[in-house]
Amino acid sequence: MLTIKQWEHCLEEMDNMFPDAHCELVHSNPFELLIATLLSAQCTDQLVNKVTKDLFQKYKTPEDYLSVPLEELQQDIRSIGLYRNKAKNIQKLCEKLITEFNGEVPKTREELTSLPGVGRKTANVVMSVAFGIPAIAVDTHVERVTKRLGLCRWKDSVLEVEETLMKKTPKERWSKTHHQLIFFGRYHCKAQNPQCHQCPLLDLCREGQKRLKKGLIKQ
DNA sequence: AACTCGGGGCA
DNA sequence: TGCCCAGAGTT
Repeated sequence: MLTIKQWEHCLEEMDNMFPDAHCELVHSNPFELLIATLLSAQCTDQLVNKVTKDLFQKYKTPEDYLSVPLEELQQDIRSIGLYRNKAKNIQKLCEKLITEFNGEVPKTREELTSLPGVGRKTANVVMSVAFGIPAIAVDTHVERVTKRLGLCRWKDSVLEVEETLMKKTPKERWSKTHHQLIFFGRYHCKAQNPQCHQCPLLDLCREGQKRLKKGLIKQ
């Protein structure tokens, strides 16, 4: 298992590789961040950005999303996978925002996850990015990277990964850490064809060393 | 813990 | 063509 010192070294190296990773997810308000994060389930960020560009021109408030028929909203996000459920969830979510939260995006995890389509990952992203509340969102990238490096065990649950990250990472870096791991996982420590050659973390990476012994890492 | 939703991107 | 992708809800 990685020591805290080694883990801090990992974060520094990732920061060097993707210095502006944390600037990527900037949204003008919590509501847009919530919608964008909800749309991002099981599809790439580039695709979401393509859709939200027009979407946020047309829909500004929860009321706007409820002012059109479900079919119209579904068509507006049709190029994203799972669009039927996502559109349905967005309208149900907007209705709940209006009736129970005065049209505002709530700030606690319990309230956020009570919204349709919002799970722990989405809630953590909104809390940390929109409101500056320390939280670490664990998605497939974060899970894969932390397990490959050896910070977490392969059998760990998503919640256990999150707990380990919170324990080993300085609190003031929590929200930044999420985006560092996302970028590192998305562009370098990829699910397929990880760039283990030319990886600054190869020496201390559990999976990397295993691959090295097996001769799987090409020059 | 496994299954399902799903169009677009990429090999 | 076939496979995978910034997850969440249901069983």
